Amino acid sequence: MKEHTIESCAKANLAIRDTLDIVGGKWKLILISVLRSGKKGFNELSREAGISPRILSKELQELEMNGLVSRKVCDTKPITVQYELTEYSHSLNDVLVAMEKWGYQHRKRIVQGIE
Amino acid sequence: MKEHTIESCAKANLAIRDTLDIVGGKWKLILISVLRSGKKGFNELSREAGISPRILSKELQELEMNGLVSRKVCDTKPITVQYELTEYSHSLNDVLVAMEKWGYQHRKRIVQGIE
DNA sequence: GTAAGTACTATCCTTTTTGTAACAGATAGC
DNA sequence: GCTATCTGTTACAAAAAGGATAGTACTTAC
Repeated sequence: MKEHTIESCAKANLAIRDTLDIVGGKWKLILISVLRSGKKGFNELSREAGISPRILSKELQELEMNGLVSRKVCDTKPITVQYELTEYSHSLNDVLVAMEKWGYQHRKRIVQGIE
Repeated sequence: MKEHTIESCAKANLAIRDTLDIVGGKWKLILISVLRSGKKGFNELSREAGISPRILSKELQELEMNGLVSRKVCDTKPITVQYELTEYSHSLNDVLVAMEKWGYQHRKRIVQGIE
């Protein structure tokens, strides 16, 4: 498990690239993170994530294509749409938790370094 | 721990953003992943990661500024430079491992889905 | 002096991403 | 009819990122 053969490294690098292909970019992980607190409407997501509708629409389509987010149209007064994390998206939990922890620790480190 | 208050969610989202600020983008995590197999020279990194020298130079500077990579000039025949992960960069291990696992599983899932 | 290797930097250009603003279709309230 | 809300889309523009190609500087080898 601790061996660093050429093959195992190439495999690891490929896996990282694969992951970045799906959830890389500026918004994907942020959207998923925001959606972890529950289903959200389009404008709601736009506000909470601070993302313009144009980009949001594109990002949500890509997330949906990759099976990470589901889109449900609700038959309400003004028609509304609910975006929600899929079961499969939970497989990203480790990634998200690790990034949350790191970001939190890193910020602490930076702040302490300044003071 | 399982509460989803407004504050805890905002905190989590901020942490994700912080992490992305440091290791987001197309190359940072790939470079770190490549460097996990040991120190590398500039051209070596360029070849292994498939990144052009111009971008590589910029990315390495940013990684160095954030304390994730160290740069050592070696007094060899033709002068060489060794790039190496810092101690602090190991704090990203959980993130990298989680992403490696996910990328690997996701690829398996996709391949199976096609066959 | 010529070629080759290392580590970049500079220049130019293309692609991708992101943002802004406006607009469309549907429905409800006034 | 006018306005407002919700969900997007479209058109246009700006910015960021990325790639290709050379070129610089230094050193060793021939």
